[in-house]
Amino acid sequence: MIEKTYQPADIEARMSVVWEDSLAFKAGRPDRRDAAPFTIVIPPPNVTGSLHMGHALNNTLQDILCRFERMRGRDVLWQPGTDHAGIATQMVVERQLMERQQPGRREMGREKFLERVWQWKSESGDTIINQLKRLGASCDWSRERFTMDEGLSKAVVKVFVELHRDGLIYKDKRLVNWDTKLLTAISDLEVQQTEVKGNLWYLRYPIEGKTFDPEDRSTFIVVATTRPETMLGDTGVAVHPGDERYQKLIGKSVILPLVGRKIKIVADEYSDPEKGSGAVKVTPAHDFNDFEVGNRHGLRRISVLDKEGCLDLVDNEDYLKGLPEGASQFAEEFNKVDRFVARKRIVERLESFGFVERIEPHTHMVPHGDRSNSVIEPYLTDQWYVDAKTLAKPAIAAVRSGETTFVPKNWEKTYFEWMENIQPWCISRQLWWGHQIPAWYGPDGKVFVAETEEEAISHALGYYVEQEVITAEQGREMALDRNKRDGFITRDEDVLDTWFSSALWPFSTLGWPEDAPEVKRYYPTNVLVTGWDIIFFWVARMMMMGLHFMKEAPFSTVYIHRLVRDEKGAKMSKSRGNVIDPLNLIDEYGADALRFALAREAAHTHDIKLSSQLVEINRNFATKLWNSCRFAEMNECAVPDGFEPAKAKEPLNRWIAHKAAEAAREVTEALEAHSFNEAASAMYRFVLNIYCDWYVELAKPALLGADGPLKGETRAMVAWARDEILKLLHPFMPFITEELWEVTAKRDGLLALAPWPLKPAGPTPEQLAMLAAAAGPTDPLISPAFVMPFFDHADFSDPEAEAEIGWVIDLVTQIRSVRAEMNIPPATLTALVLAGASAETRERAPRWTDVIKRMARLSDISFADRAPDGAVQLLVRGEVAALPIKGVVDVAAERTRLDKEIAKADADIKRAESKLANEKFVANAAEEVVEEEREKREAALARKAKLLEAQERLKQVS
RNA sequence: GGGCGGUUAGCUCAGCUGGUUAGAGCAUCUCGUUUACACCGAGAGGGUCCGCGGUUCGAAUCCGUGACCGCCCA
Repeated sequence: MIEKTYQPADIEARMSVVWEDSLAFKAGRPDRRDAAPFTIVIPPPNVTGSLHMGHALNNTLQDILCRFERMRGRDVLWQPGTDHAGIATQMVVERQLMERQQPGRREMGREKFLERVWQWKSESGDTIINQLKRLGASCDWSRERFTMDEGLSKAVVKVFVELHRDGLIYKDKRLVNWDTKLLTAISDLEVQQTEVKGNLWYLRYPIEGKTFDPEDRSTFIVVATTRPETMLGDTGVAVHPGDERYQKLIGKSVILPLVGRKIKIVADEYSDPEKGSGAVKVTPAHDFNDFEVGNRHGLRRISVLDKEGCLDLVDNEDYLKGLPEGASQFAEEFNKVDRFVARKRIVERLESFGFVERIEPHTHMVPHGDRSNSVIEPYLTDQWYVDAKTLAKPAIAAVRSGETTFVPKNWEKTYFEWMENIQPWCISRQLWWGHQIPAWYGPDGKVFVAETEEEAISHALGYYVEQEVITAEQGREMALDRNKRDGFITRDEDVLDTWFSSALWPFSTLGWPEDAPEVKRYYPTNVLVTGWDIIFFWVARMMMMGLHFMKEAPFSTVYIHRLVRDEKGAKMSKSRGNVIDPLNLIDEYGADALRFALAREAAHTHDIKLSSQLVEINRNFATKLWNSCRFAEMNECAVPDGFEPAKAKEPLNRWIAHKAAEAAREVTEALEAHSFNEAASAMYRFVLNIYCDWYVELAKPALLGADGPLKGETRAMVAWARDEILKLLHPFMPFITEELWEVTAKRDGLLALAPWPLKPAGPTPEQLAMLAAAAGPTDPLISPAFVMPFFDHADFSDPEAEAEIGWVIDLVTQIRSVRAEMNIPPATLTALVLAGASAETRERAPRWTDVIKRMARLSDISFADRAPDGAVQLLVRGEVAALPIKGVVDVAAERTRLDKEIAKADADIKRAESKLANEKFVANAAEEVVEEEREKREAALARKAKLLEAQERLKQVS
């Protein structure tokens, strides 16, 4: 029994349990042993996060594909899991400590702090998994992984060690993006350039050997800068080699104001003569471009800031080197002053000596950390890097060759653009939460990279014995006795960028580096579904790592979807307060409604503007479906054993069979092309506009009528079509369809595992060969459709049924329209006279008398040679249908209506004729297009003739 | 500055490799309780397909150009 009202919450809670208990989503089910695998790895959400609208869209799309392919007989693995999200999670826990006024991370120490993070993970780590389940995600939950679990950590270490061995990971001292708040390096991608209103300061640097005079321009050179405080670290001034103004100065030196350092004027193309004064100060230790300039000219790098972004001058040997007397006094005065305070004070000091020429307001881009939102400092440190340039090559080639394709294809351009200009990837982070870098340092700082500490120590001891730092005897002792080597080597404190471990996700989750059968079976994966915002962060890096370690690209298709925005199109953000919580929508309208809304909006080009109203509309659709199933139930509709829709006799039933097959084809093709919106819209239209509006209505007389073949077949077909709908809708609306599947008939199994209406066109020869090679004993009885070439392209097409039902629909529609137009109240039943009907119509009409009377509010249907006088005359598929409505018809109004119709017919005739009169059209256009045009003309001419006749008769009345 | 996307009904959007009478939902208006469903049904109105030029027998669709909006990278 179907409940009277559709209550998503009840159904969804129950179905989650049913699916869970039945292990329906488990990969490698025995009955699918011989089926082709279909794999998707989930973009792992942050373990301590909670479901937002982006997740809802992303996972809905993945689930649609997984459920679709599962029904098509594939062995589906949707690999779930979560990401440890280094910085984000560490920040959350640190904030929590602060709020609770507990000791901070540094006071706690690394070990204690990490314990604390794990504890937080265990408390809140299930939240998002449970939320994904509420959305209906059909992941194989038994395989859930976490980027920091044992297996994945092993993969991380192995990858690090191997890349290091191959020279693809190395340590380097260069400028990094330094977050002075989080006290860690971050990668280029984690830096957001934000427009900031600042100033351009024009500073006067006195030329060596001349007495500085603010009034005398020959005694100084003007440099423009947005960051005056970094001048303390200047080691050069650059001018453009072609800049005539400065030709004479190239090679000379200036004396750095306040500091007294003598620095050179160099010629470098980096300096833009159009910008500022055309001369720039060069601070290699605090600016990425200056770093390059410095390299080209052998300039010193002097770092004048500390980790927190304060001036670091006292005891700074680099800074103090070569400075005149009195420099230390200045150093002490400014030491440990914050960079922004220092900016102000240094400018003041420069001004007081006349070193500031002028100050211009200047808007420019300033780098900010995407997590801390503090200003990022280019900072000179030792960090670990991945040689991304080398790894990118195969990753570029794989997309070029089509081994991996992006959908939509335009994203490939973005991908290439970035990959071809890729910079070394800084992977070390000065954090605690993450995979600690497997590198150890000996007493002299030499690095030993190894998978374990044991291995590292053995390398180290071997090395130092050879170098005669320790004796062979000492080496042996230390190898045997842990206590003796305590402190001999120390591990690198840093951890890896979170994205380092996510880059391995498509194979690490399958069990790599162990020799797991899943790796062989499910790698490479089929589709990756993700938003465009993480193409660089994640997709590109998975491509690099996958190709390097597995020799195959990790996925054949990358489907990029758009972002979900609020109803006005603004990006959802906490600060804007416009965040829509998907769980609230699920609570109110059901997960199915939310999913269907997202699927229908998931077109390629636009971001999705989501409103609760949108979800409501789709909830209404679900209710409609629900009620249509109740209708079938009330009429005792059921599919008898052995029922074959193709053998239906009744035109109506043949018609719906055809329409259902057509819908199945549309949905299938759309899903194969990842056109989620088309697939969902096709179902929306089929269910509402075909099944509910017409089929069910037209079937009513048969269902309510006397028992017999007509009623029997109709009952069977109503149920059959309903089942087709449930199957086709299942990927989109899994809960309601599974529920209805269960309660509407006795079933062999879950809908989630039921066969898809349209069978795949059979395996390709390659797939057959692959399956044969995979061998293993196969039981033909349990072989899924996939293995047996099975071409099911039957569409039950039946032009006669199409014509007949089409006629009924047109007739009813037109009568309704004219009745509404003429304000005939529904209570007034009118008669219908089919005038001069063809033999076909005379034969057809009696079969539909009941239906037409019901739907068009008629009292009677009769035939006549010609329409009665004073009747409203409609043209239905070329024949006259007259409604004699004495006294009701407003003759003038009817005349106007006919005039309008005639004008329309005239326009059609004219359009067709002008085309046909065009010789070029007839000569160039495709034959069927020309033929179509001829038919249009004929039809319009016939229509006009009938309308003129009708008008003639109307004249006789008046 | 380089690149990408968009501009179609009041609103949100479909419209694919040129040929449709340019569609849908919402909103608006009219009508309605007929054996599923008011979370419903029937009907109606509503368009310079951003502008200009070109290709073509034919352009919302292809090309060029301009305007405006959004995003990414410097």
